[in-house]
Amino acid sequence: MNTQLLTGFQEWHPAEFAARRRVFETWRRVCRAHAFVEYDGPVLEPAALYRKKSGGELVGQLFAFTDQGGEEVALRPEMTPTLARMVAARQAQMRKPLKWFSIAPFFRYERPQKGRRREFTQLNCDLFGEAAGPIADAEVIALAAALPRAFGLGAGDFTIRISDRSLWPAFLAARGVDVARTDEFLAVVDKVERAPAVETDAKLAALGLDGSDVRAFLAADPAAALPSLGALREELGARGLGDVVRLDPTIVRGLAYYTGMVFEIFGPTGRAVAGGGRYDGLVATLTDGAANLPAVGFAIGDVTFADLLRASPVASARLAAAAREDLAPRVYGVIADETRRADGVRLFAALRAAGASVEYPLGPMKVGKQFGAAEQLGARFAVVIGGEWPEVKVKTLATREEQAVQGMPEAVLAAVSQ
RNA sequence: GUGGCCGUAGCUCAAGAGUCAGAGCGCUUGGCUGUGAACCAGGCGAUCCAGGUGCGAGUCCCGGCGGUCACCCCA
Repeated sequence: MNTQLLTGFQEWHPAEFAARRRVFETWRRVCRAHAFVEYDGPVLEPAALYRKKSGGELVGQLFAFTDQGGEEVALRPEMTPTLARMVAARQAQMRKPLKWFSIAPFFRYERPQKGRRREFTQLNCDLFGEAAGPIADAEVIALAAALPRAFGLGAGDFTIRISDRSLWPAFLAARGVDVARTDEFLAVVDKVERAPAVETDAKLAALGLDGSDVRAFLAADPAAALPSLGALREELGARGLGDVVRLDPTIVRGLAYYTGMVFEIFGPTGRAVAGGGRYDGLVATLTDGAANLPAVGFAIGDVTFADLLRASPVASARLAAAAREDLAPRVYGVIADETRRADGVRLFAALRAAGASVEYPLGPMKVGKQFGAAEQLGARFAVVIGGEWPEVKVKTLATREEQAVQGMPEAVLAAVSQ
């Protein structure tokens, strides 16, 4: 019987968990700063919720099973259908725009690789009820940009590339390409930076297009072809994001439901970390017309975001330091005299009740070992309980400075609060 | 779904087909009965699983499982 960790799943030991929690808390803080509010939904949903939108490969990647009641259920592979249902149910009563976010686990049965596991956590941010326009779109992109920035990343560490779903259909229509072949064409554009030029040209020729014509369009300012992109660029510039955003028509996003602006965040290696865009028709589709709300949003995954942070030595060092601090107790109680243990434990309990993180040995231990333990755990202070009781020593471990303090909770708390 | 590379201790690695599979880090006990480092001595701990070839397999072959990377795809 196999009892090993399942493929694509991960365990989070305390040191790793501390860093991960730090990331999520920062995401949460940034979202709140942008006045987004948090929600969540069920991890398990009717499988039909996901079959509705798309079939084929995506359904094959569902973690799905029949439950004891005969219900076909699936672990959620994405948030959007759940979110659309939630929003549709109460949108009539809610003030628009809705700005919602969630940090939640998702499951997809895929082959794991860099930046991809079978269980992963995503931050989903969506804005509902504001028609397409540069301000709402910029608001969402600004939030996306603020996330890496909150970890000290800036221009050079990441870029946000922006395009619009309507850019290419106009281009194709002007050249007499069959509308039905739009997706085929977009797949070529999506790979234009990675694929060899001859390959690209051959595929374009099959569509009746000239490679140099397409390249010229890519090189030109997209705002000339689509003024709304120029307006969006100005909005983003006004938010101080001019150095991290760039208009780029090669951003097409594979998803059919995007209706306007689309964007992706890229790390320094050219890997997409997150993506999103405007999807004005999706709520109506998913709710069978029960609600019809314009929407713009994005999702960012924990795995890819961690890779992005790792690419920056400064950011990853800072995160590691913060995680270490989260892990360490503030105070290590050194019990130098076992006959005073009861007094010490009472004092430590009072410190804990006041919110201080306090560790102490659970049995007799040599004083030297206790200081070693305090050091190793990363405690900031040692409080030494010994024969001088009710006087105790409070030692700042980093500087090795020691002061005598009365062993009252208030006095000790004051000494360890600096 | 397809393919490359890789599975030895908790981690990083060593061991030409040949004795009893080693080291560093780690954890632990003591040296050290009221002050942390370093040091010293001891202890803990491994060949992913199952077949095959060989006198002999960690090493070669086959299958499985697992990891990783890329392709495909990416809600």
